[in-house]
Amino acid sequence: MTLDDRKLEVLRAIVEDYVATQEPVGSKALVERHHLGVSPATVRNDMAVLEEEGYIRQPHTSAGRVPTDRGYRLFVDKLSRIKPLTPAERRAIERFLLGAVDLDDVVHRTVRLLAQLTRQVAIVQYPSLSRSAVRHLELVSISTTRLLLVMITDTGRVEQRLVELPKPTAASQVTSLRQAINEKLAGRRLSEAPGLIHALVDEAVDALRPAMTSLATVLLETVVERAEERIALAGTANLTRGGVLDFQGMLRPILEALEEEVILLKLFSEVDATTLRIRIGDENEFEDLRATSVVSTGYGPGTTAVGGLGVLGPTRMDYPGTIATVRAVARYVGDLLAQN
Amino acid sequence: MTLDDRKLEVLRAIVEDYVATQEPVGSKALVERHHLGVSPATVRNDMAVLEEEGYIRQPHTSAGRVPTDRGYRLFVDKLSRIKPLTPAERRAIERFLLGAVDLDDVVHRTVRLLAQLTRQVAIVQYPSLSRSAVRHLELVSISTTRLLLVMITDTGRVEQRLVELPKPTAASQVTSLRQAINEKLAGRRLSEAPGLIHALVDEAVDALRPAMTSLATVLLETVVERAEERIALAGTANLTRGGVLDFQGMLRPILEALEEEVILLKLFSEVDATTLRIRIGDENEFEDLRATSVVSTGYGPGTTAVGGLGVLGPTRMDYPGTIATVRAVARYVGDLLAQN
DNA sequence: ACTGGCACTCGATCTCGCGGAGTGCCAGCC
DNA sequence: GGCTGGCACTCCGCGAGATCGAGTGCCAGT
Repeated sequence: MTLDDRKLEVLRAIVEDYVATQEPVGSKALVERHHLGVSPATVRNDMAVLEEEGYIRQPHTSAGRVPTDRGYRLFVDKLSRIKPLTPAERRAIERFLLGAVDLDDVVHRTVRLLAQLTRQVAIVQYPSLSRSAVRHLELVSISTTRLLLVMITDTGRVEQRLVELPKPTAASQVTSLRQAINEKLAGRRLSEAPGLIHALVDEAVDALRPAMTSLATVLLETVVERAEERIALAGTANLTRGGVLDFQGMLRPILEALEEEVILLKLFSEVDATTLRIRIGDENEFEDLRATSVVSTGYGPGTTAVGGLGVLGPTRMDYPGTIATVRAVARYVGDLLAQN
Repeated sequence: MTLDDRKLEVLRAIVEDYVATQEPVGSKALVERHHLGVSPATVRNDMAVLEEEGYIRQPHTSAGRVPTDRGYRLFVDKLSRIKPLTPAERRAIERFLLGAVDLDDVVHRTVRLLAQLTRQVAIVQYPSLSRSAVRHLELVSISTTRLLLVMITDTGRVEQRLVELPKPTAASQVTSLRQAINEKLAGRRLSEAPGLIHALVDEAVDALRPAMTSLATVLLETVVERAEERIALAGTANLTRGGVLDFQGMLRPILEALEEEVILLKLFSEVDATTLRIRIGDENEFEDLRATSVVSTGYGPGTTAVGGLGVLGPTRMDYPGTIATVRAVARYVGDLLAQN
C-alpha cells in the first residue's frame, strides 16, 4: 500500500500539531489549522489508513491521534522541510563559541549552547584520542622514580598519567626518553600508536629499556583503554519540561543511562562529520532510551569526525529545528578546531 | 521553654520513622514501633508542644506529624548518634578508589562512589588551584608564534592554555622562558602567583619581554579566573527516588541549579578538611535548593582542604548515615592525595 | 503527670453522572 | 470512486457526593 500525497500531508499535519500542542490531534482541529481543502470526514478516512499502516495511533478509543515512532520516522525521512536557523541563533552560536580559550572550554560552551538552543539534553564527546594525532609528549620529573607523562594531541586534548619507574633515573636519561618517544610518535595518529610503542621498547638501548617499558605500559593504557572516554552533558533539567507527560515514570532510567558513559559513547560510535543520525524511540539500542529520540552527528576539522555531539529529547520533538541546530553547531565546532 | 528528655526522644522517633517510611507519623504508630513506655495520648501532648516550638508540623489537620527543617536541625545537632560504616562500605570505598590512575580518575570514581553509597546526588570539586602549588610548567611549541602552556600542580591537576606570541620566537628563547617561569613559580602556592608573575615580566630581558608579557597574561587568567572552576556530579537519577513525593514540581529548578557551577562551588566556599557542614532546607543560600539538604566537607592531604565534596538530597534524608559516608570518603580521598 | 475515651476533622478513595471531543459508519452527492 | 454531512456511539475528564479511617484535641478520671 502506498500512501497518496494527501495522506502524507495529513501525517505531517498531525506530527506538527502534536509536537506543538502535545495533545492528541483530531480530524476537526486538523482541517481548521491546516488548509487541507477537504472535510473532517475525509481526513478521518485517511487517518484510519495511516493508523492501519502503523504511522499513528489512538491513546484511547475515541481520542485524537498521536504519531508512532514509525510515523516520526516517515516524517523525518520524507516530510520535514529543512528549517533554516534564525539569524539570532547564528549569532548566539558565534558569540558563544568565540570566547573559548581551550578545548575544555570549547566543549563546555558547546554542550551548554546545544542544550539551550534545542531545549533538550545535549551531549558532546571530547575529540576521541583514536582519531587524533600526537602533537607532543612531555615528561616531567616528579622524583627520581616518578615521571608525569603528558600527551598533547592536535585536537587540543591533554592527557596526563603518572609513571612509576623501576629504578632511579637521571635527568639526562629522562631527556633521552623524551626525545625517543617524541621522535617515534609525534605527528602520528593514535590509531597507529600501539605498534610504534612496542617498537620503542624493542629499540631502546639497554640502559633505558626498563624505564621505557614502564613508560610504554602507561602509554598503551592511555592510548587504548582511555581513548574515548570523555563526555560532557548539559540540559538534563529539560527532561522535566512537559511535566509528567513525556516520560512519566521513565525519567529515572533515562537519567541513569545518561550517567553511563559507555552508553553515551555508543551513540557516537560510528559518526562521521557529514552524516547526521537520528534514532527515534524504538530504534534506540538501549532499552532505557526507548522513550527518547537522539539526534547525533560527528564534528571535526574538514570532513573527518574527531568526536560526536548531539541531543536527546522526547520522541515528540521538533525534528527539523533540532536537526538544523545540531548540524550548525557541529559545523561551527569543526571550524573552530580547524583553526587550531 | 526547654524540652524534656522524653520530648526529645519523641522527636527523634518521628524523624527516624519519617525518614524510613516517608509518611507522616502518628502517635499510635510511634508507641508501637518505639518502646517509649507511655501511651499515645501522652505522646500526643508532647507532639503538641513540639509543634508549638516549630520542630514538627502537620501536613493537614489531623494527619500525622512531619519534621520541619528546624526539627531536622535539632535532630542532627543533638539527637543523632554516629552511625559507623559497615565493613562492606569500607571495603567498597577502598576497592573503588584503589584503581585510580590520575586525578580525573580519582574525582570520577569518588563522585560515583558517593552517589552510590548515599543514594543521593554527589558533588566533588576538583582540587582548587588557589590552594595548590605549582609543580612544573611546561611550554610546548606549536608553531613559531604559538605555545601551549601546561601547568601541573602538586594535587595532580593539569591545566593547559594556548599562548599567541607577538612575534616568532626561537626554540632557544622558549627554553629561556620555560626556565624563567619555572624558577620563579615552581613550588610556590598559586595564591601567591599573581605577584610573582608580574615580577617575571619586569625582570625579563628585553628580547624576551614581549613573549613573556603574552605568557604572563595567559598565566594570570589561568590562575585567577579559572582557579576554582571544575566540578564533577553524579547520581542525579537519585533525585527521582521517592517519586513525586520529595520534590514534586521542584525537580526542574534543582536540576538547573546543579548545572550552575557557580552555585555548586559556593557550597564549598568555606570548607576545611576537618569540619563537616550541613545545610538543611531553608538554611540553603539558594532559593532553588530550599527543598534539599546538603552535607559537605573539605578534603585534602592532612588537615588543609584543597577542595570540597558532598551530597545533596531531600531534607528527609538519613543524616547519620550520610554524614558518616561523606566523612569517610573525604578522608580516603585526602589520604589518596597525600600519597602523591 | 499520665491515661482512656470520645467526638471531630479532613484527606484519600470510590462511584456516579454528565459533557464533550472524537470516532466509525452510512447514505447521499458530485 | 472519492468526498461529504449526518448521526450514533465510545470513552476520557471532571466535579459532586458519600464513605472510610487515621489521627487529632480535649476532658474527665486515676
